[in-house]
Amino acid sequence: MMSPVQLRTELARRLDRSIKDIWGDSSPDGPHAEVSRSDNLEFGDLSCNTPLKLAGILRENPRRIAERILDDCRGDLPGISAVSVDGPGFINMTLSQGHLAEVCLNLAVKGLKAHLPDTGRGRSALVEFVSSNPTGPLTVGHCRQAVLGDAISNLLEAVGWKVSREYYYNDGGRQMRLLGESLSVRYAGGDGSDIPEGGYRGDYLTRWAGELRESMGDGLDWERDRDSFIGFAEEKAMEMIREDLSLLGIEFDRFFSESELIPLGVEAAIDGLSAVEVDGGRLVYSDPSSPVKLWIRFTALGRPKDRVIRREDGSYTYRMPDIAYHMDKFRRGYDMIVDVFGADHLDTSRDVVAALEAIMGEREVSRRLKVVIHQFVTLLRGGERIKMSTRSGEYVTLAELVEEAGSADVTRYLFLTRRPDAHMDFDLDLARKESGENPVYYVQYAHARISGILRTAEEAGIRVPVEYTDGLAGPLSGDHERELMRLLESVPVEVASCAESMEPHKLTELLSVLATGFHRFYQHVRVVDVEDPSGSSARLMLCQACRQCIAGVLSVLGVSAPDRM
RNA sequence: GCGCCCGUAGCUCAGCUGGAUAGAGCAGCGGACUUCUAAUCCGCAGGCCACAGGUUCGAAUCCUGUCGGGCGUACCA
Repeated sequence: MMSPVQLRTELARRLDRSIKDIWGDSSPDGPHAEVSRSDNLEFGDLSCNTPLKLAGILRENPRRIAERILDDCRGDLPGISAVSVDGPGFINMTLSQGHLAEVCLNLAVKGLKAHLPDTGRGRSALVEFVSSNPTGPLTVGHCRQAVLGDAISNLLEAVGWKVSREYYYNDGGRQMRLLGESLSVRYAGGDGSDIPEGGYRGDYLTRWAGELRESMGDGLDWERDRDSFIGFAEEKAMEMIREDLSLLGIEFDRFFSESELIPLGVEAAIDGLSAVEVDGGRLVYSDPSSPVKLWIRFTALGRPKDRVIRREDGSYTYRMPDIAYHMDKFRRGYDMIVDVFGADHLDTSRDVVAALEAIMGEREVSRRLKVVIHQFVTLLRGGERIKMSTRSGEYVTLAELVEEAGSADVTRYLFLTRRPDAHMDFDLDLARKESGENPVYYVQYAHARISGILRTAEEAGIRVPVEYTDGLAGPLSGDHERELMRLLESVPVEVASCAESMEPHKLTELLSVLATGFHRFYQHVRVVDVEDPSGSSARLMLCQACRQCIAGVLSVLGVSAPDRM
């Protein structure tokens, strides 16, 4: 049978065919039919507004257009038991009881993933996220990005992409030097006043200093042993970052450092850029003060400013390795490359994209590279905004956040209830005390409730049917049963659409609708009834289908689905 | 100054590739447990969708401007 996604595609195709049959080529550029969910039950389950869109082009009454389309294909619409023309010219369709029951049975037996389209077709995707430099623990801002990047990865996997999660970090440069020097101050027993301008003041440095003394003695000196301090700090920081990520259940396939990258391809990338000519001039030019110092003429690429990419001393500014890293990702052949960045990286990202386009062409870059930018998180504690800065040591860490929120489940879920480009206030006190009324518990509770019903049914010897039979639809003809079936039938479509647009926050919305749908059903319909085994079995199938949907979507979000609460 | 993002119910936010009466959670008020988990459900109340223009048969959704908030505007990352 057709999956819900396939059904909609097929319905749109039939409607399109009728449009073509009737008007032929008189509207060659006319819109393609689209079938979408009716948001009101009185308009059926599925709806098509194409007649309204055609009205202007064909200069004909939209209702009349809708009627002519229906006259042509009525009776030839799979899975549909009734059609009508309503309002200004919508075509509304009602899914047949049999189709709904069959989809639910399949959901119950095979699970949600079996109903998602294989849009990835095994192609490879690289998702880069977090990419925080190893200068301290991960904080709240990274937390949003970690959760978002991981959920996007899961979503892509759910529709058939082969995903690699990658973490890129800069382990060279001024920041790492400052970190090493800050460590050396603590190591030498100095108080905060000796920490250099712009250095790091977090408590963790004092802790590392102790560990460094234990393993290396106290004979190290900053001027002489810079690499030891910096190397030790980097190692410790990455260790801490991995631990923080594991608190959220996030694992990367690869941690890729700038120092690995530089010998691989930065000079080659510069050569590539140097070969590009724009507006009759070179894209890369050297500074009058030194042939080593290089600029990229970003202004010729529509960007606001030219930028230095290599300094007089031969070292690179941060944009250059970023460009080279992206060229490396393209070179590795991924079919899709996803960057998840915070808003503070937007400008850099635009420059990187512009440089890539200059080398590979706009089409290639826009086809393969997707950039997801998320806005910042403001943390509220006791009604106060918490100012955060890694360097000053004033911040709330990811670990503290998970601890205060109560669990990784709550943390992940709450971060995914906002769309990435919306600013987010995260109220710690609320997250903590809300526990009983938290949206995540609401959803998990629905899952636990269903699990309870399944246990009760098992004791009563009632099972979920394994195959579809015509008898299944009958007991499910009540309004509450149908309402739930209609909702479940739409879940694969919604998840597929979230994957297409890479918007995991819509899944939390879907889950909340799903949980409400189930709770309402539960309130009104008794599932297990020993007097009515066949009806019980049919209703049990609905519960199991619902459980599969909730668990399936939760797993995409990386949130657990408990059987008891 | 310039660029990008946001401004929807008391609070936190969905909805934004234009469509049929603007949604949810929390907070408020009123109801529902001898029955598979009341961490639930049902009802009431709450909105010039920041403001002003424009495009359209139709705008929370698209365009322009204004105001308010965030981020960026480093040879830091």
